[in-house]
Amino acid sequence: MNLEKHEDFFQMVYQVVRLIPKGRVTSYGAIAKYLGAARSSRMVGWAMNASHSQKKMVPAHRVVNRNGQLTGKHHFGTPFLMQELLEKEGLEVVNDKIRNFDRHYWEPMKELEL
DNA sequence: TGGGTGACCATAG
DNA sequence: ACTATGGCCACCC
Repeated sequence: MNLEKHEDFFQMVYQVVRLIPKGRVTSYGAIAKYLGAARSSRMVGWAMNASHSQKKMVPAHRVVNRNGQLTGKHHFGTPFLMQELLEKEGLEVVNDKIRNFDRHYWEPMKELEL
């Protein structure tokens, strides 16, 4: 295995996540697809797991699963921190799920126009 | 070497 | 709406 590659992959993920506008959200799979199908969405989740230790801030709360569900909430400091951050940006979260997910969905493939 | 797991996803029924 | 399954790939026993 190649640690340097892992680190590069992590940084690419963080770079994309930082481009997500305030009040918008995207999914693990969308990021994986944007970075190349070679890496699965599980790898994005793996990268996000380490995102908290980054010096540069990573808006991890703007990444949810494909259904708009806050599957990563337990990896934040407190159980409802992720939800609070999203609500602070004007999103509505009901039952760990973002309301009108498709209206706030931000797809890197499309928005970054590559 | 191999099984279990995971901040996932697409598809099928 | 739900479960089941297979694919994914790195990690940890």
